[in-house]
Amino acid sequence: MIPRNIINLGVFELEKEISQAVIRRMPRYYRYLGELIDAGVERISSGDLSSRMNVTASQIRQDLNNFGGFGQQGYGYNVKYLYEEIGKILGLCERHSIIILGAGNLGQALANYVDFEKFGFAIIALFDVNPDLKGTKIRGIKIHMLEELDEFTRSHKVDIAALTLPKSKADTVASHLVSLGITAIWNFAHVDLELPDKNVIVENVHLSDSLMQLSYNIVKDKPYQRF
Amino acid sequence: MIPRNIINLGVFELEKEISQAVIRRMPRYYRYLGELIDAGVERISSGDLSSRMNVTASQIRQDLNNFGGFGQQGYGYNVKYLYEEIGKILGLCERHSIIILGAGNLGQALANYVDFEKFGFAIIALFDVNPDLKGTKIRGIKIHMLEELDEFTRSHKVDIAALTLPKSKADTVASHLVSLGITAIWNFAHVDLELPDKNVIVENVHLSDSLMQLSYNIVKDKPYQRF
DNA sequence: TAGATTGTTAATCGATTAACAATC
DNA sequence: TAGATTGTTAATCGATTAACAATC
Repeated sequence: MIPRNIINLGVFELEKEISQAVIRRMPRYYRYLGELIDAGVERISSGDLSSRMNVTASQIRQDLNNFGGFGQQGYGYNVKYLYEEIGKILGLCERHSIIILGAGNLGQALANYVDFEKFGFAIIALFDVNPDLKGTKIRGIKIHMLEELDEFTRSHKVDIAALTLPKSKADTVASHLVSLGITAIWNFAHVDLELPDKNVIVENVHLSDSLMQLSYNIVKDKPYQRF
Repeated sequence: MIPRNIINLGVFELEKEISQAVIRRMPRYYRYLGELIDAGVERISSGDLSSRMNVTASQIRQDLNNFGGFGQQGYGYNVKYLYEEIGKILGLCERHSIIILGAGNLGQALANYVDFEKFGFAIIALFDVNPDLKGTKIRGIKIHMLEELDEFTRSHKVDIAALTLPKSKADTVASHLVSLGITAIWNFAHVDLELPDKNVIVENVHLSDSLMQLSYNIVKDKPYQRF
């Protein structure tokens, strides 16, 4: 039983903070390995994987070795084993319950997204202020009124709160969630949350930012009038 | 009239490829500057902005100076001017038309998202294979059948195609879009697209990857059974 | 054993931060 | 002018790539 970012160096255990650059790539490895399993591939070398994924073999080996030696010299990696180990590293073997704050289009879209369950994420409730939605269900998941939130968090274990509400309400709701003991927020609101507790984990999905990046890449070579 | 990633060095013009790390930060600057405008702030120094944004003042100045000198010694930056210049850099002054492929929950959520218009992005049509949706409108935007796509692209200028469809269909549709002359894809499908043309600009929004990153940060300090 | 491929160290490259002269 | 703050160069830090000994 060792924490997943502690590398055992014989007698010593050295805690290493793994860079977010590495973490960002792990789900992608996981995805490709899943596809290899579906394709019936049993083993793969870092070289093979690197040409499929357009990254260097060096990077793959370095990334994986942050967490341990999962391969075997002269053989490569067992696809299924590596897939499972990355799953464990990413916490996909544990069940994570999610509540969605804001049952608008995006909130409902997330609630309808079945694939999350495959990875251990279960959406257990939505919340909104719109009384028309009261009692409505999305794929069997109930939409509650926001005032029921406190009671709900007392009676249910909530691991993640997804924020799919207007940015004007995001900060207030987020702070309230933190006061209720929520420690992880998946933020779709178009703001950087300002939270009372620095230990809360926030993962942002800023769709407008993403679209602007796309836009930049479209226009970058076109001339523009600066002055 | 100079391309936005060309720095004028007196006699010479040196084309510089600006790193994606910088580009990723530009929309965030833009967002904060927008908030400053709303708050009535007229000028700001890199130092002030850095403490608000939790980045170093050095980084802000370096980032901006990739595109030009927008500030003034002893004064700082004019908020409104800088906001507008970053908008130009990101291509937000030009109109970008978007079509959405896949009118499921996520596609409809995007179509309903009004804020994109503020930045010059206009969603002009959705496409789906589900005949029940034929002729339906989302916020006045018509849902077409997929077989009308070719005709539509011939009669309309399409700058961006958003892919909000199952991953099984993503590659086929994407390749077809490229063959129709689409050069920019905003991909929400849970795959890395394999496109015939390497010049096509792809911006990925992999929600599962994002959720897995969040999950990693939740579980990273917990022990786990590796073997 | 010979060949293949890892795990890991060393070298390189790029991005971030610090420092400061230029200048408003 | 004095103070403030930029633009930019130099120093540092971290991430990526290359190389190769270890080993299956």
